[in-house]
Amino acid sequence: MKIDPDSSKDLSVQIAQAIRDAIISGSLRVDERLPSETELSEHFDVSRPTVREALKRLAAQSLIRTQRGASGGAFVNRLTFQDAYGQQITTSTLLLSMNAVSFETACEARYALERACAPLSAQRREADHLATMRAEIYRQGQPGLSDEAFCASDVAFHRALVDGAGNPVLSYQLAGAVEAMQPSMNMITFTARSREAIIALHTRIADAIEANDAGTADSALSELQSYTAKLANDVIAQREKT
Amino acid sequence: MKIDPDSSKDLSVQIAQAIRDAIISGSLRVDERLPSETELSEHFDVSRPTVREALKRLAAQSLIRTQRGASGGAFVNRLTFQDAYGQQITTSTLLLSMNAVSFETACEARYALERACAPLSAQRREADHLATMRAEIYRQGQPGLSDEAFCASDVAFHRALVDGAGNPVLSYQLAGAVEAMQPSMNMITFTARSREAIIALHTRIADAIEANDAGTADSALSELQSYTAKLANDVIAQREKT
DNA sequence: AGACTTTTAATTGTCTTACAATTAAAATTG
DNA sequence: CAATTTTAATTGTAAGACAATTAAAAGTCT
Repeated sequence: MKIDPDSSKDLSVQIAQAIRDAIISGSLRVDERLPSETELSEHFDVSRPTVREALKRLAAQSLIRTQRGASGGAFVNRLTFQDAYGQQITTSTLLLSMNAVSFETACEARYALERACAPLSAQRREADHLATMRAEIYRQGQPGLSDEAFCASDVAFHRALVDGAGNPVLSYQLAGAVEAMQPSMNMITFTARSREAIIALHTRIADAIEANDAGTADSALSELQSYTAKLANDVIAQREKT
Repeated sequence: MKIDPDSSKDLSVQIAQAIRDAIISGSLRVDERLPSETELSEHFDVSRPTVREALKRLAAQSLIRTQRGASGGAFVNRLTFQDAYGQQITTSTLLLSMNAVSFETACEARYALERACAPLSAQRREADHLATMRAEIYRQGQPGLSDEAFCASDVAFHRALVDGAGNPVLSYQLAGAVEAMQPSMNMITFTARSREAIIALHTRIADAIEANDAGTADSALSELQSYTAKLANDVIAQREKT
């Protein structure tokens, strides 16, 4: 584990990269303890604060965790799906908000991915996935529900649909696409009538998933995509008018 | 922008979170300069090294960039698709390698997502996407190509397919799924015969995309998925025998 | 001997101070 | 006015100290 003495990059970047490489290549294994900060600073011939900056970079990516105390130190972290979800969502959300991605583009991506899950979900969904979907549909029909709460429930519904595919890698990939849409979705005002339409489509999707009917689920998702895009367009048109 | 004085978390974590929140909420805009490290340390009432650790955490997520010199400082970074790709790939690769995700699961996820792109790609692909696909197919047929190079070309082919959909959000989401498979794919030894079969399928896909024929592209991808899974299974079976 | 308490040592977290490197802007000079 | 030099602001790095935490070791009491 060495660093390039001729590099123009900051030392803490180089050290972080060296350790990251060691983790990715497997020469540092999960739960293995890294040398102490003092040892690392001697090894790389830098000061302890510099080593610490490097370690913080790695901690920010959930690559290591640190523990204080006698037998403490920095340990290689097992990246959990949960951690990865979180990072995906943060990154996706920022990416969309900072790059002026149109609602249509984000929406298309999201539904394309969801439709990829639907056939698998129709085949493998378990009772609890269906139960969650039904519960969220019920919640969406409650009067007095705020637009934010309606959106949140929408996300939960779609997550259950995706999780029904029983493929954690798919769930992880989709988490970003679905959750990152939420800020854009929150612009939309959901009238009673549009909620009704969405709930009807959700019900059709849930029914299809329950009946192992991939085709119907797909077409319902397709309609939902068009309808959502239309709602967003109306909001945009309304804004431009005023 | 404040931090909780009663929190049990490390100060640098709290400060990073406070700044992150300010960026996500939009109260710090892209390219806006943060206060200097000295000012931040006074504002949060902590030392400069602690502030620096917080800033390094944010830099690791590409949320800020720093510049030395008179009018330097830390600036809110515009998260580019390029940056996001990189993070996605690192995270996905580690996730798969650290969680003993089966080849089958990862493969299923990858092809499910790719098949979601295929119809869009068949509709919108441009000349350069087709050119890249054809070029990679040609490369894959070259004798003396190493297995790693064959895999890399395979990735490039599939990226061109995905990019053909003309949706950067989809491309970003798929980057992780496709590239993270590479380490697993590298286990596979591609014989002359298996390469031939893969190239034939790639050609069928490219032809279908060129002909705007989503259906054929989908079925070819489906076959490719089965074939890839079969190759992997053979490798695993072979290993268990010895 | 065994259970409980205290001490110790290792380690990370934080602070302080200082200096080096870099860079844009201001001041100086020809 | 252009080129050069100086200056000041800012991040990067270093060194050393102390606080907080924690597991293990040592000690103590029953």
